[in-house]
Amino acid sequence: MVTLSEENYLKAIYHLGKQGKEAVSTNAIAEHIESKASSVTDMIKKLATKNLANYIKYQGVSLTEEGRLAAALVIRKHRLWEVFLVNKLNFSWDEVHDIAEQLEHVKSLQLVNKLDAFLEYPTHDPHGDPIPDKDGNYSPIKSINILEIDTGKEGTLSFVKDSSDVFLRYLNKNNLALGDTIKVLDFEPFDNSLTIETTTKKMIISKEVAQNLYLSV
Amino acid sequence: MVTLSEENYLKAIYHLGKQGKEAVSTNAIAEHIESKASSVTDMIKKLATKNLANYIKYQGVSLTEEGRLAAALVIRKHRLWEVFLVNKLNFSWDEVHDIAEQLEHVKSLQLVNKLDAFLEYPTHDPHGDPIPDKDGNYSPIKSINILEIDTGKEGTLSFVKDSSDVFLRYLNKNNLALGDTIKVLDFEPFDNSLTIETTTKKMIISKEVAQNLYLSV
DNA sequence: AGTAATTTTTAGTCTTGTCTAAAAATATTT
DNA sequence: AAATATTTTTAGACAAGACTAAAAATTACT
Ligand SMILES: [Mn+2]
Ligand SMILES: [Mn+2]
Ligand SMILES: [Mn+2]
Ligand SMILES: [Mn+2]
Repeated sequence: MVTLSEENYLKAIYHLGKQGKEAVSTNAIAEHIESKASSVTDMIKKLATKNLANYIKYQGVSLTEEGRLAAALVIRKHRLWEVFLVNKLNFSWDEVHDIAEQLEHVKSLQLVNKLDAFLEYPTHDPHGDPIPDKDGNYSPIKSINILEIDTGKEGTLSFVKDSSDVFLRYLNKNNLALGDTIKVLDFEPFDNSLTIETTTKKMIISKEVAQNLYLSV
Repeated sequence: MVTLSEENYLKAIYHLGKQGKEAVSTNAIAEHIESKASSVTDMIKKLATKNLANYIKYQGVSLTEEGRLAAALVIRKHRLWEVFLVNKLNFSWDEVHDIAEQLEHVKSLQLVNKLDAFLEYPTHDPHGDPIPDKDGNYSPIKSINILEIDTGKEGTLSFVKDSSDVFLRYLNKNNLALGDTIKVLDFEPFDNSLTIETTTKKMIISKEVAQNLYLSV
């Protein structure tokens, strides 16, 4: 059995080291889950004895195949629940993360799969993050950062890297949502800001904002 | 903040003493939640200091108004999730309890209320149990046990007292479901069994079964 | 290479929730 | 009313998960 706390560590390792494949430092995990390095050491030892993680003292952790699958399942649940909350319960995309953090720990494979079917097998969550399938796989994101797009070209907003409520609310306020068509009008070298145009308006976005917007072209 | 464990104790006290209004014994709680009396004593002390329970040593526990409301909220969540699982995800009524035991602890008032709306404000869960409203109230059950019904009279199956999977599967096997019209044909004094008739068949049910079937007439 | 800074681990403590065994209180019999 | 049985509480221990402070290992710098 994988406990709630273990699941959170698995997720952290998964996210920090490319799907848990590369070694992650104790400190990085501690920072990510807002705990202390000593707590992390304790837990990764536990994950290692449970064969969920590969751990060599002082050399970081990565996930075993079993650990990777367990982590992907938690992420799958998290993202499916986010879809449910937004599409079925009419939550806004900036309100769902904390609730999904709780729902992702509910244990029932039948539940996940029935939820998946009920939602008609979504491939992405409300923030554009891909939803792993039952085997933990998903097709790599093909969207590119808006700063890589040539002036004059356009694309569809399909993924936001930062899905904190602060950033999402910035997007809400400025009427930017997933699925919007965005054209890059101008790049300003002085501060790396961009002038963009949507179907309804023209606006300037800062470098910080631009770094978090990904379009599919 | 009310922890998961506290919530389970609140529910137990609520269920064992008429909505937590009358005092419940330590042993009764221990048996109900499958733990030990000493653990119960510890927890009810904690509930008392948190003003959720009224506790006098050696004299059992009841719930304060605050405790009663907290318990009702957990039960509300449990039953709403059961409705969701059966009505939306197509689970069978004998499969939902354990999953609802997990979902009932998810903390978000917004979630409960949006779920309630999504389900179109159901008044009863898949086993006929009433769903408390936001204030913890529900109209008393007006259904009566099938053994109280006069021979020749009929009613609609609207509540099953035992909602263990074993019993529910017995009902499944015999094609008895909530909403079915059932007529009482005969009462057998020797073993208290009943001969009943549904729209599709005639059958004999034991006293044990009869005690758990409630009809509205 | 040798010292300093940083990271990681260990050692020991704490909280929550649980348990067993023993003591205390209450309830039931005789 | 005393003796016995049952229930409840207390005392002490344990596991999980987290923390602080100190020690050990690694990395960075001169
Ligand atoms: Mn999220
Ligand atoms: Mn997301
Ligand atoms: Mn139930
Ligand atoms: Mn129920």
